[in-house]
Amino acid sequence: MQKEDERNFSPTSEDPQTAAGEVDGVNLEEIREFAKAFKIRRLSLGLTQTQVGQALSATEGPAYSQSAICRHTILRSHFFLPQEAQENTIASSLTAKLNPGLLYPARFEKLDITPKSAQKIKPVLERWMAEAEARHRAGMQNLTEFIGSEPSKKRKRRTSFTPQALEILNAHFEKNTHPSGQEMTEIAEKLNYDREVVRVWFCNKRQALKNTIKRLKQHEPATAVPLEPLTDSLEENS
Amino acid sequence: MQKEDERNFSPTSEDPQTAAGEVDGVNLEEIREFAKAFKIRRLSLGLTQTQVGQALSATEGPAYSQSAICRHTILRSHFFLPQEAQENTIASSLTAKLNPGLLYPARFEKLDITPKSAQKIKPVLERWMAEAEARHRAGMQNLTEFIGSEPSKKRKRRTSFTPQALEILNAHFEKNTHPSGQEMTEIAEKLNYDREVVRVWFCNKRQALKNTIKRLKQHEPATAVPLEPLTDSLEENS
DNA sequence: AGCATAAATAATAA
DNA sequence: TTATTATTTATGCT
Repeated sequence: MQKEDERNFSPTSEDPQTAAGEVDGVNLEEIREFAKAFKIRRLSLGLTQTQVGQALSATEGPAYSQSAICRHTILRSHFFLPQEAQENTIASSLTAKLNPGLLYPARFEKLDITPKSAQKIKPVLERWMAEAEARHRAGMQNLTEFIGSEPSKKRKRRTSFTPQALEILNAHFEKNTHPSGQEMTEIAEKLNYDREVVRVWFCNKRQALKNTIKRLKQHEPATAVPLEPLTDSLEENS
Repeated sequence: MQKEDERNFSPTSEDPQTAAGEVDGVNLEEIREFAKAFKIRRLSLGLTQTQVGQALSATEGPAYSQSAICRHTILRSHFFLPQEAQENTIASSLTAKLNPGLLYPARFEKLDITPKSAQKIKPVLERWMAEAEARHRAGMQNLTEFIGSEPSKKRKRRTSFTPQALEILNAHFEKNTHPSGQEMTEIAEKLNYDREVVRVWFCNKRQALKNTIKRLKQHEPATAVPLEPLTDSLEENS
């Protein structure tokens, strides 16, 4: 459509909006735009990557796993403008340092998926999404049927731990922030909670601790000594 | 299985698309639509509820926390059609059972926010979002500035090894699948990668080799002898 | 109304 | 393939 204007493409074209480039005859900007739009459309239907992946595997054959979707979507799933996007590309910073002037081509090739491959999968995703949207418009039943698994899984009710349970959990956490599966099972049994609930509790607890530490460090960077050991126990994962 | 008397509800409400209803002079359907659109617009800008909440608190005063956004957005954040939506409303199923014919009014009142309150906050959100979108169009800088906090905290990137690095790594691996910590440090330095990254690479490499061996053994279980030594060296992990 | 935090999702490492 | 971590969303409570 605008092939003839390509002569305008010069290394001085700093405008991020148009600094697209091509690789293997694939318009990277186009792919990027598509990925962005795809994500919005997916979210609008209230679907997860996993759901789309499963549904695609069913209708289009395997090779459309969550990872694959992610890898496509990530081409620019974060909706940043090109300038931002460049800094968040998957490509190794090493390569970027070696080829500071070849941002797009070099970085795209460093993605697990090549632009060529992306180009190939694009119509499949497009077709599928269009179909899904049509189903959605026709009624939720249709979409549900199309997807296979129900897209509206009810969220688990928020568990509320008793003070006693929390006391015990905290005691365990202080001794060990990373209890083994075995330990967690035991704790769960002792407290009569779901093992999964216990596991998540530890995840969130570690997260909370990490945040606390981070905050403390920011406020008094010079006197952070006392917390170091705990920090370490969170980092070292084995 | 509707055995209850539905006289409280409009008898002509066959079409779910228009079965909105009003409460306190507030058009619930309209609120719902707005919430849905708001979420899409928010996502399109790549903003989180938290970010919007913080930004709103700054420009409009407090009381626009993430929780509040959530509670507004959730009015129907999942974009289901009314029929579905009814079944997914936040209201307790208990209430639903008690008043099967009063779906909208009862359920909405069960939300922490009242329709009236929603109506009140709506223009504020609308105004803010319009402004945010305008900023976004004017360039990321503007939006970032408007939001205050940076919407894009960089995430650690997945390391991708260069072919050259891989060649060297593989060479080392062939000589020794279990390099000492010292050796790994040296390799990491030589290649200019994080030591940890190198360590993990060896872990995954051993794993891959193990799988390969396992597969080979399955195919020719009788002649697997030559590989035993390697397997052993993979096992002993200290 | 809003905090604290449980649950869910996406990304990454093991 | 499985675990963990990083982020986001949603909810119980008062």
